[in-house]
Amino acid sequence: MSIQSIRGMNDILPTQTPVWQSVENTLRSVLESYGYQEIRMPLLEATELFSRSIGEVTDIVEKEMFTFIDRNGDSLTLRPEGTASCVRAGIEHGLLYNQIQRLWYGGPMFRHEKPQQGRYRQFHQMGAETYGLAGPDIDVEMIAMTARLWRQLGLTDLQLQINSLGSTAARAAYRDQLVNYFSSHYNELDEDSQRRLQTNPLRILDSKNPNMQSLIDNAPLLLDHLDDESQTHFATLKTWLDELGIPYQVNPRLVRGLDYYNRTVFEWVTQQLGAQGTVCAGGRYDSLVEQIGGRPTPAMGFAIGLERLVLLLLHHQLQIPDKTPHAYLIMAGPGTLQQGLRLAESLRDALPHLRLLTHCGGGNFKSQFKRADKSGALVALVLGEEEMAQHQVTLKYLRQEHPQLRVGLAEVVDYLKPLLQLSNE
RNA sequence: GUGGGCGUAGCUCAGGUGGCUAGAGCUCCGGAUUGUGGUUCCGGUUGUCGUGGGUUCGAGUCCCACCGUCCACCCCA
Repeated sequence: MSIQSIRGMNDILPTQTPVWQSVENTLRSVLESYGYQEIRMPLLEATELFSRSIGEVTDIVEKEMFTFIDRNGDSLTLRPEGTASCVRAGIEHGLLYNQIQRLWYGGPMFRHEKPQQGRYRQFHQMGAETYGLAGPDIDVEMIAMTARLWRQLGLTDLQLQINSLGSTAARAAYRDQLVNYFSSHYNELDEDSQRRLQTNPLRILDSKNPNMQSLIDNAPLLLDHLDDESQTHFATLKTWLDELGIPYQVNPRLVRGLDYYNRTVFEWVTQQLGAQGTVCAGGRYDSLVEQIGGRPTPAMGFAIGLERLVLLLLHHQLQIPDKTPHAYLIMAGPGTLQQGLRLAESLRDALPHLRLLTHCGGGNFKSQFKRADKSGALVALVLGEEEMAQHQVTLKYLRQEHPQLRVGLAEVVDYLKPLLQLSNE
């Protein structure tokens, strides 16, 4: 067996890259249309950054990070998510103090999980983070922005779920109540939930075990224990979502896995990706900046799982941009190669958007035409000895009923121009 | 980390209960057609049968272990 890629780390092959490029371009243009600026962070950070921000006892930190000791003896970790790095960079470069920032980033993230549909060890996210804004207005903006993303991409079957976790203090108080409640029913908890009681009690509410449902239904509700300010914040958010005509579902069981969230949390989910239905998720994290060593700064953000988005788009067989070549240059006979390469370069000068493949590797006309056809090109440009003697090129249309014709070298451009408009960019 | 399905040619897959040099379609290459692809016809190339061990006169087939992959649990984007 020859060397293979690392488990859960996939190559994205040429047949797939057009979808990825299309998704990335769409996301970028929407983010820019809301005035968000790109920030790029390293893939590698001090391990402590993640253990302090994501939470010591979360699964991510406890067993899913790619962590190693470098040559200096420092513990480094491949980023399992983007928010912590973004906050670190913001603090480090003075981007956050007394300022308002709207940022976005993209790139690979790493988690040592067992791969399955929509979940990989190296996966890609695009995310946005905002700083210095505490009100529900920015929450609405970010949710509306994600709604626009799906519209741009042509996705119609994503559902928005929202919830409020309340203030950090209210959340902690609720957590205590929940622990008390479930502890008094300890024997009715399944094995997973008994463990969650120690690690993340809010997660018990999310259990998929049907035997747990009645117990969960009777548990105290997070929304009943919100502090007044969070309640108002959440109510306003809902009103404004209504006004923008963005449908949502309040899901009182929605808790995000990472410790730093408070108040607004949201998820966009689909039924079409099997078990990994969350395509986009985020929320407020008003205390994280301070926790990592900055001045108290309200913050809100979300991340999108690109693999899941791409899977969804493939599911829907949405139109993706065509990258097949417009023309394929066939050259045969003494001296035609030099002449042909010159012609190809001049055509690329004249038509910057032209996708022109020049034949390499020799061969007779027949084999060259075969390659031309296989490339998907719309026309074959033929430069043989006869053409060369008359300073001409033969144009043969490979995809449409159209007789082939001979044109002068200088006129080729005029015949190629219409082809550029014909193919969808 | 736990559980289940699956590993045969570049791709998609056949190969009852063990039995000769392991097959098909597609792809690829060449020819029919020495300056014309895509259709048709003819011919050709392609394999440590995931890896290692075991049972057997004999293993692609049975047993064990490992690896990979897919799906689910857990968790999460």
